[in-house]
Amino acid sequence: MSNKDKILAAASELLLEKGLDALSVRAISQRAGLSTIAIYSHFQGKQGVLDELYAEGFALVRNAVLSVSSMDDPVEAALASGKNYLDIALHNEGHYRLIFGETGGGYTPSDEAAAAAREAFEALVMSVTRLLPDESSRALRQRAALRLWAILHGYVSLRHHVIGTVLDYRQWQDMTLEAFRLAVEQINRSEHHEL
Amino acid sequence: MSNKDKILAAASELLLEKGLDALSVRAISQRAGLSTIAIYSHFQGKQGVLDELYAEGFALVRNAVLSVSSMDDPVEAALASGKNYLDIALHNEGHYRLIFGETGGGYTPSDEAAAAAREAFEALVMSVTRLLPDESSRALRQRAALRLWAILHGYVSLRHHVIGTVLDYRQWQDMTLEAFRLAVEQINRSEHHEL
DNA sequence: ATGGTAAAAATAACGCCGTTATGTTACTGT
DNA sequence: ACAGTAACATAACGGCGTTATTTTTACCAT
Repeated sequence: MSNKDKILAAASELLLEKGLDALSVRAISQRAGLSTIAIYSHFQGKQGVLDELYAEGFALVRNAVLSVSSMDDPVEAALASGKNYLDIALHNEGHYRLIFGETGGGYTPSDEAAAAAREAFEALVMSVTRLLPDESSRALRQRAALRLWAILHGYVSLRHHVIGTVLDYRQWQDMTLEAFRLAVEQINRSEHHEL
Repeated sequence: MSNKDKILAAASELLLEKGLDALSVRAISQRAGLSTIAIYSHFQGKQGVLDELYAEGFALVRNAVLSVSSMDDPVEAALASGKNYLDIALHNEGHYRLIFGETGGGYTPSDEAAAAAREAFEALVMSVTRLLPDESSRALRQRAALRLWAILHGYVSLRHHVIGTVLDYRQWQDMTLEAFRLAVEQINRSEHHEL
């Protein structure tokens, strides 16, 4: 295992165990058994490590969407990927906060990291295509994908917030998937409408 | 104008002009023409100042919802408050990122600040009540309020993200309000269903 | 095997950050 | 006039991301 991989592993573990705020250059390098300078030899500083974790996070999201591509019923497939999405947001809260964090300590993803985000979105657009008639324009599919993503992300984000603590997790999950289902069915029905 | 007010004004301006990352204790106190220690005399450090700005941000949201209470048609009132919400999120991006930021530099709101968040949510629950039949349970109203908030916040949050740059602002606003309208009408129609 | 060279490592420092210990000023009530 | 208190400044502490300098390591041609 190369030192570069050690650093990435240490960073990923820290993110999972102690959250985004614990991700300091010193903490990462200490856990990897190296000095801080290693992060500047193998990556472009902290930014470089965060870029890797960012891409890692969006790969999780992308897989959540793609893993249901074998299902026959488009609506059922969409619901299953919605459930996967919630599971990933729950079990990888650190990654999720990194990729959707509004302030992340001044972090803005690099071009490559942003490309990973767009790939995940593209996977969702492809998935949504199956809910719409074949002749649907790309703009229409994009809007449908954004709508579904906004619903899922909106619920996840509120859940991480003070307001989200009104309900326990199970109730929250049921409510989220129900709202998601309504939107999916609405999209699947609206063959001739704008969204 | 007291020194305490000077500090708050300086912090609010900095948040509006340069964003959350520029909100350092030194920057705030320098703009207020004071030394850093003033922030520890009048507030409980940076946390105290952020708590005030946090409450300020949720007061904006609360007013956005309440300002339409005089309208007659419940559906139209809901749509108007949705539009207000988007306007506020656009014009006060710093405040918005503070109150919904996932990582805010380790900031977690105090109990009083969290109370301001709950007040804003309560205003939304009251507003949603008008869309539902009188005998609706509190749980049902809460779920409807969360659903509408999740939609608005989901779109706003994606807009602040790399993914949101697919569309220009006007298109994005239209799309968001259209999705919001569909949800409002669905809630207004679903008099006997669970949400 | 040996010497030279380049990569990779550590040490120590710089300038930020939030915070605080210490000291100084200005005002209040007696 | 004097004590007490509140508000202020100066200077420092430890932690952060980063980098200049130095040392070690590894490899390759002779």
